[in-house]
Amino acid sequence: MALFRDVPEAELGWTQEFRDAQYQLSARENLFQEGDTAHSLYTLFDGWMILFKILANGKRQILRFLLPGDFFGFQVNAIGPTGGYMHSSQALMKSTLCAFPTIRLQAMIEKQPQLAVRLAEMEMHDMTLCQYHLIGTGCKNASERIAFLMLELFYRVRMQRQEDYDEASNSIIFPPTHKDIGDAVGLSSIHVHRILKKMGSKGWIHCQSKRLTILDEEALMEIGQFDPGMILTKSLI
Amino acid sequence: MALFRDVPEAELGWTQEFRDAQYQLSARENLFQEGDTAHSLYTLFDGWMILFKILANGKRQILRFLLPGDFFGFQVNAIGPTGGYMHSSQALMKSTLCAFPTIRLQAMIEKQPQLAVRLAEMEMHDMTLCQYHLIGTGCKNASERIAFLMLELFYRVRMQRQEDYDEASNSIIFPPTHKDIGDAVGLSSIHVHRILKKMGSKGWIHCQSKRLTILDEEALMEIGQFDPGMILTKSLI
DNA sequence: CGTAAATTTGAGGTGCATCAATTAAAGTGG
DNA sequence: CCACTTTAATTGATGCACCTCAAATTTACG
Repeated sequence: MALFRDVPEAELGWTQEFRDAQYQLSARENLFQEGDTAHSLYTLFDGWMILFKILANGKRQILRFLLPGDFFGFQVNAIGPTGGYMHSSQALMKSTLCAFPTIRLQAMIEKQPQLAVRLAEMEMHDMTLCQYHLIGTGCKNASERIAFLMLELFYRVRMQRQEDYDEASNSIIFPPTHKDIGDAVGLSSIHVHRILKKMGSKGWIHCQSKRLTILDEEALMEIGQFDPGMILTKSLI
Repeated sequence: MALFRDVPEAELGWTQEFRDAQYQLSARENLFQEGDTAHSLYTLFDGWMILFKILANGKRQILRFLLPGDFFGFQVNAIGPTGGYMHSSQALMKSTLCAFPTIRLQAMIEKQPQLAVRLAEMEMHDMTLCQYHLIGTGCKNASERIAFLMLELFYRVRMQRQEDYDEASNSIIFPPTHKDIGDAVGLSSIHVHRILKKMGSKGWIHCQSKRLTILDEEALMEIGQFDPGMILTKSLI
């Protein structure tokens, strides 16, 4: 688990507990719902997930796509005014993840305070992505937002999950639907489809049957105003 | 400085240095620009500031409004792919702030690791706000976004800066222009004006000459889908 | 293999942007 | 404190990017 990268193995002492805390989710199954009390932190081992919030008007905002290796559910950020989670979580495909009780993390932080440094680093990485998404919905048009999102997810998969990346075709597994993409960047699924079609006809991408192929990375980076450097995790100390 | 809340006074040892590191900014003066190398962290003592990013197409996204007591410029989150700041900072009115060298913070974290806990807490608070803004630009219409922003800033001032809040009139100092509001919530200044006029005529708010009066908090909370609890800082341990 | 979900396409509508031009306010220097 | 200059607020007219509705087709999945 990325969070415990620098903690000595002996300090963890969870060899047995480890397997007990593994979960399996099928496609479109929810892990927790907005309002649920937060007892656990999670690391996604396998699959794709989303964190999202449903508004009173029925609209859904996807706050984060989770890829294998990603850490989430951290209490403070995740918890809203009511004391429960401020957002829901759902698997986009069959997924496996590992849970860790929040209360034990708190105890571990007191013993191993450098854990808090890792936590701050990870939180800042997420923050950077969140800001870039805000910039997208605030300032960019449909093509620009979609180009950015596709590249972001493409790079993240390629970086942290090489077995899901096919070098020959420059493609990755890509479970999000048009509706998912739209709810992430603030567009209707219909408009997402029209933009993807346009990008396909221009020979930039090929996005079909849960697979995304990047055909013209240059063009996409240009219009999406994307720089791979911005999704790299930076070190605090 | 909120960051050093729990650090023993003796550990800080900066009584003399303290005043040397104070800055004065006049209205619309920039503190740092996107791309500048990050040497310092800042706490805003007095005034209002914004953190923002200018895109290639000339549009500006305001990422954060800074009020007295707010901490910002923290390296990891602030730093983009190039190694410099990923955003610029500007004073909206005459402001005073205090700078603290990044390198010294890093040294202090190694000695006082609970500083990292505070850092993570503060980062998560900002993250929550950023997510709510993303939800706004992604899912809400003009009135809903503006109602939310006005309430957010109103509550933040009232909570952390009582001398800027006038209880008799239920109003606060409010330096942002229509353009600032628009660049924060993804609208043109012209449309912001039309919405504010509508809200004025409905007797919800009064927003003129750098002062914001909330006349119907209920109505604003309803349409903005705002809950005061969501801007409270939560504790990690 | 049957049913639900996602994609696809067209037509029509609208919320907000853009352009343009006037008035008011705020900042600046003498 | 006042003339001057700049910046912000204000208002109307026009346009378009994207949304919504609707219905057909394809794909996914138990």
